[in-house]
Parts: sequence; C-alpha cells; structure tokens
Amino acid sequence: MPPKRSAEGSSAPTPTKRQRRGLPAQSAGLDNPQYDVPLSDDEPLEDLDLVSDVGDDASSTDNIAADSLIPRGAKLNLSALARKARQYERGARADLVSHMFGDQDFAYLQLKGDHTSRPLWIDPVDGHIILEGFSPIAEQAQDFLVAISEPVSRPSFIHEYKLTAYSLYAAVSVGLETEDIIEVLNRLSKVPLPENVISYIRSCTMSYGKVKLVLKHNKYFVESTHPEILQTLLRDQEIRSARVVPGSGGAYEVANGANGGKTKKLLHSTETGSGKGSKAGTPAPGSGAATPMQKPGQAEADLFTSVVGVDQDEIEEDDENTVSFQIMDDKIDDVKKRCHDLDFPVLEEYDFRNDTVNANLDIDLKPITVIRPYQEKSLSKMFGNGRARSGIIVLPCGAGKTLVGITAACTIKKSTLVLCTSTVSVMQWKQQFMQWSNITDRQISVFTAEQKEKFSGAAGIVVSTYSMVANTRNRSYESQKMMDFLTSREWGFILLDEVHVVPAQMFRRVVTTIKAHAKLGLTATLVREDNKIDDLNYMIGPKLYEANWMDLAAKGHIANVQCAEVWCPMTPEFYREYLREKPRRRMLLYCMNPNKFQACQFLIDYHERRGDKIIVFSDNVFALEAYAKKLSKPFIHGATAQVERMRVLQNFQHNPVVNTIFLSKVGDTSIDLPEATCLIQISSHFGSRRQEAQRLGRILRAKRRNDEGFNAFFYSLVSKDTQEMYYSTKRQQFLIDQGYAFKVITQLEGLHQMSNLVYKTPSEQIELLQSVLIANESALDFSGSDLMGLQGEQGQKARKSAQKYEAKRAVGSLGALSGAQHMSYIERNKTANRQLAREANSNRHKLFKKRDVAKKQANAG
DNA sequence: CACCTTGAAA
DNA sequence: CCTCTTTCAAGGTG
Repeated sequence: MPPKRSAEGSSAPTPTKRQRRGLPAQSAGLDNPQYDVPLSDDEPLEDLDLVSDVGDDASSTDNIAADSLIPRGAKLNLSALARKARQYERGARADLVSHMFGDQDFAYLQLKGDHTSRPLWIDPVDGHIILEGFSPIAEQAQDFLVAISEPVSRPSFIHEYKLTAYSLYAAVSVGLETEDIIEVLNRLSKVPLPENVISYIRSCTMSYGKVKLVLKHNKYFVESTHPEILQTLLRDQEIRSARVVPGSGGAYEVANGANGGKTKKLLHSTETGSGKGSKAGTPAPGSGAATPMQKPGQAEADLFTSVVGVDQDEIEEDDENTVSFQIMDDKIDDVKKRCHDLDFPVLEEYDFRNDTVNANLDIDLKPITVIRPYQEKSLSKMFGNGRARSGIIVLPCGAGKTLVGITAACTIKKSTLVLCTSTVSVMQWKQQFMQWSNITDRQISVFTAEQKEKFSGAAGIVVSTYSMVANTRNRSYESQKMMDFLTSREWGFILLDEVHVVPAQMFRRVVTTIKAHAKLGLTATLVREDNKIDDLNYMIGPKLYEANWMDLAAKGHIANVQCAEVWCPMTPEFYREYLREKPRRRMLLYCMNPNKFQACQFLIDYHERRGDKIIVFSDNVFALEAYAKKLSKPFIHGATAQVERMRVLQNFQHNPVVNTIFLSKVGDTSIDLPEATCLIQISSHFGSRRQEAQRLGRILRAKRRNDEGFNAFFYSLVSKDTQEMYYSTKRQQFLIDQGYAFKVITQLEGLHQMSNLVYKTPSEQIELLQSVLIANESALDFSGSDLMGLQGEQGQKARKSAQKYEAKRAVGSLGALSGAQHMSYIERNKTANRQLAREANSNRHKLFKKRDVAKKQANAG
C-alpha cells in the first residue's frame, strides 16, 4: 500500500483515498482538513487508511469520483449532478467526516509553492472558482472573474463564481483571448488549472459565435460560417422540423414533407449565394441587418461605417461564406433550447449601427442625465463590441435599472418595446423615459387595458404589460389591432422589465411573438423557486452583468442594511396546537404567536423612537389585520380600495404621527411605496427568495443612506421550532449570496419592561389562540374578521367570500357571539378534523373550557 | 363607470 | 412534486 501511494502521488485514485483517510482521524484532522495537504507521508494516517478502507463499494465509489475527473469536454453541469448523487450515496453509507466535503474534499490537490499570495481555488470537478475576498489582489481578481464567469455567491470573505459557456462567450466577445483567460486564471490560482477546466474554456471560446440567430425581413434565420455545424444542427429532429424549407435548391434542404406547405412563403430565400431576397421586394437592402452578407447593401454599409467608425474587416469577415436556414417563428424557443443542449448556443447580436432597414429613432439622453459607474459597466457588457448583445442585467432595487434600460434604448436608437408586470410600472417607465431622454410625447405610447395608443412616425417606443402581449384569450377589437401592429413589425430592441417573470407559462410567449433584434432583461432578483430561471439563458441571453450589492452599498448607491432574524419562541399553548394541526393551519399559529406579536410591537416601538419609517409585511391577510388592529396601525391589502390606499400612503409619507404601516403582498409589487428605513416581516410566502429580496429592496433607496453611519433595518420574525425556521433559511439564501449577513436575535432587550405590551397575560394569550382556532375554520376563509371583533372594510374579498360561505358564516358568528367557540369549532369539523375534534373533547381543551367558564362568569358579573 | 368573471403568477 | 392563497390585468355587462 504505501509504495503504491507514493508512486501515484498525484494521480486521481490516490487522492480520493487520501481524503477518506483523513476522515477517521477526526481528532487529528478536524482543525484544518483541507489545509494539511502536503502531508509528507505520515504513517499513522496510513494505518487509518487500512482501517477505513473497509468495503469494495467504497473504492468503487472512489473510482467513479476519479473517473469524473478524466473525461474532458464532459458537460460540467452533468458532472455536478453526478457528484451530488455520489455525495448522497456517501453520506448514506458512511458517517465519516468526509461526508462534510464528499467529493469536494480536494485536499489532495498540489498547492503551488507561493499559494498564499494567490487568491483563487478552482474546483477540478465542476469548474467553480472560489475567491478569497480578503486577498490584497482580490479586487483585480474579481474584475477578471466577473468578465469570464458568473457570480454564484458573494459573502464578505469568500466569493464563488462559475464558468459557463455564456460567460466565456461574453469574455471572448469583449476581446479576451482564450490563452489569456487560461493563463491569468492559472496565475491567480493556488492550484494548477485542472485539465478539464482548460479544455472547457478552450471548447467554449473556440465555438464562440459559430452559430447566430438573426432576424431578417421579419423572419428568423439560423446562420453560421461553418456549414458543417448547421448540418449537425439539422440532424437534430426538433431543429429540422422547425425549419422552413426553401422552395428550391437550398443547400440544406431536408426531405421533410411536413413542411411542404411552408415552402411558398419562402420565395425570398436568403440562403447565401442566392442573394435574391433583398433584390426582390424590399426597397431597402436587407444586408444591413445583423450580418451584412449581400453586395447590394455594401455601399450603404460602407457609408455607415465611415460615419460610425466600425472596422472594415469586421464587415468583410463573414461575407460570402455565411450559410443559413430559416426557422418558423413559433419554434424559435425550441430551436434555441435544442442548440443550447447541443452545445452550439446561438449568439444573438444586433449590429444596430449598420441596420438600414429599420428606421432610426431620434432619441438621446438629456445632457443633464448622469450615468453611474456601475450602470455604465453593465452597459459596456452589452455593447462591448459595438453591437447590442442580448442578455440580462441584474441590479438591486433602487440602483437605477430603469436608467440602464433607457440608456440602452438611446444607444440602439431603434423602435423599442418595453414590457412590465403592471400598469403602474408602465406609467413609470413612460414617465422615466420622458424624464431622462429627449423623447417626445408623440414618440412614446402605452398599451394597456385602458389606453391603446400608437406612436407617430416610423419609429417609436411602446410600453406595455406582459399580460397584454401574452394574452391568448379573446381580445377587444382595439387590443387586437394594437397587437397586429406589434407583431407585424420588426423591433430594434425589446426591454423586459422584471425579466424573472418571463419563463412563466404564458409570459414566455412574448419572446417569440415579438420580433426584436436585441433583447435586454432587467431584474433585481434573478431567481425563481421553480427551475425555469435557466431557460432565460436561451430565451433572452446570458447574464451580462450582476452588480455586487455590497459594493454598491459601500459606495453609497444603495443603503446599508442590517439584517436580523428574530427567534420568537412559541408559547406552550400555541405550540401544542401547532403540533396537532395540519400543515396548512400551522401557518396561522406561528404567525399569531403572542411572542411574535410582542416582538413586533417592541421593534415598532423601538424604531419609531429612533425616527425610522417602518413597514411591516405579512403575507397572511388575517394576521395582517389582527396585528394592525391590535397595534392601532394603518394597513393595506389587496382588497383595500384605491382611495384608502392613497390616504394611508400619504399619511405614512407626510404625517409625522404615522410612522408604521402594515402591508400584505400588495407591497411586494405594484404599489409605489414611499421610502422606509425599517422593515419587519411577520409572515411570508414559504421559501420565496425573490420576495425576500424584493422586500429588502424597499429600504435600499432610503434617502438618508449617505448619512454618516446610517443603517436601514430588516427584521424577520420567526417562530422558533416551526416550519417557519426552514422557510426563513431558504428565503435568506439569495440575500446571503449577495453578501448580507443575518444576525440571529433570540432576546429583545427590554421587551418585558414595556408598559403597554400586548398579550401579556396567559388569559389574553389563550383568547388569542381561541380566535386563531376559530379563524382556522371559518374566519380565515372569508376574512370574517367580525368573528374576532375585527371590522373588515375590505369590500371585494368579503363580498366574494360571503357569497361562497354565507351559510357557514352565520353558524360561526352565532357560535362566537354565544362564547361557545369550541362548539362551532367542533361542529364544523365534519370531515378532516373529526379526529382532532375527538381529541379536543377528551383532554385538550380542558384548559380553555375552564377559562371560558371563568370568563363567562366574569362577563356576567 | 362600477362591478363581475376569468385566467394567470408566485 | 404538488397545492394553496392572494393578487392583479383584462375584458365583458348593465
């Protein structure tokens, strides 16, 4: 054994054994398991090796692990999957320490001699890169990493990045050379650059731009200078069936009868060499579009070039040799996805300066408009090579996403379509366009349910909502006319606000129904709780830029935020009910936990005294009302009438007496919130990272952010030992990846000294619990706040629910009035809660019954 | 215009 | 993996 190890010192199988060898030596190795690498041959470990190397299955697992290091060009994400599977396997098999690291124990990697001065670790399995944020050269290293890879997580000291095909494309397209990337990466790395990472970089950068998707004459073409690649793609069934087969003599004609009908459409074959396309109909030569391919356009192109100063050879480059095939409009999505899967991701770039087909839009930023450095940086990623690259820019809320979009539109200067999630933001976008650019009212129009305008002139801007454009159901006549207008023309640029919504079932169709040369997605939170976020890679394009929130906060562009998670223990009574209830009903119990109530009151009190403006979020409308009423604060939820909303918000903003408002998830979107400086969450939507980040965004724009030592505060109130703990951890993940640190607060100093503390006595708490249990059955279902003595003025919902539950409500109300809540509780448990009801009868509610009796007597007396 | 229904998203 | 609840946009009706 020993000789074998020394002989194979650096080969794959040995390291994995070595790593497991470290494991039994728990006491010895725990301090610094991955740093004791050089381990210049220690005998005790050798012995342990023999002990731990118990089964054949163990070594076979090792072999799999080793294998995954070998195949080059293997898809990185696949190996990551495989690794996860193995990790699981190992974890189940052995309770060795290495389950903490699994295959990620890279202790075997040979460190370079001067590794301490180098800031990077590179994972040889999936190519993830770890940056030591505390390294003196971390900032330069970070600039480099942002250029070639995508950030995964950036807490204070350790940053994680990953190499993706798209990130490498982006690197190449801004001028980085393959060998330079490899060399710099190697220079920064503590360990030698793994072979498979090198070959991955090579293969990605080499294939950069080999396949393009271009829009010409309102038709989509897959284009390449490499005929063999197109042939490869056409061998794929799905791509082939999406192809519009040209009538005759197409170089890549495929025998596919199904497409026969489409052939007629393609009289203007734009396959290279034929050249007849542009000559035939269109007055303006089509050559200018994305890649000039045809001679007729050359003159114009030259003229343009001399004006805008684009390199001549850039234009010549793919002349003559370009081949292409047309694909059906409604299959673009599928084709892009297939190309992506086949490792030939399509490049979508818009050479807008040489586009002579689409009319120019006279739009510029106003001279007074100032772009911040990071906004400029993000745009430089988009226009890095003089063309507009489609992709996504991620900026935190309040960091000026809108201005980035407007600047992009001002750069492209073509007809632009802006899509947002709500009518409110449609109006905001229009207003912002008017504010920052010289666009006139006639050139910008909105398209919503209420307003359907068209811009005047050949080019202009339309602002609309996703649902308006994605709608498939019957449209009003006006709306249909507008849609025809939108779909019939070629757009230079499409701006997708809140782009994380685009992968949704319905909304994703907007990308294919609207024909745009360049697409830019903007969002603060590029996460979804389903796995559709990756679809954006082929639907829109790669992530072009993601700002580092911590950097922006440090530079004063967004506020500094202190995040805290407040752990509120459940009261014994609430917890007992919690344990008995079904998952759905548990939620209300942990929301209404008296300790949470008190914590909330305490925090509001504390921060109001500091002069903060406070927003309290609760997803649960019942809890929202209960809290707001009890603490005498105004609240808004979905059913709150528009006038009432305005009144509350006005007060919050200007009335010095109103410093706290309660909001349901209406506050997450579609309410233009005045700025607040403190935020408290009492209930939230399961594990939604997006919601958490969006809410945090509400306090990022605080005007006082530049005051010396100013902090905004973000509290999550969590009931201890409940499901909420799990969700809370999950929700925080996005913010943690952005570098936020959540402090855990288990004790609020001075809480019990508060004079007017709510639900102080056990009997008050029991009363609260009772109301919650009733609510579970009835009130929750129809906002029947009257059961609790809470008067709901919420029209719509009450109306709706009253229709549905009228009869039941009567029963509940009577029960409540008579003080016999338990009876109504039991009676109404016809099916699901029969069991619980029996238990309740037997022993559970004795306490309550006693209190009820006591209370009745008190009332009577 | 107020009100209602539907469909969709998270 | 699916479900639930809340909210919103859009279109139709009297």
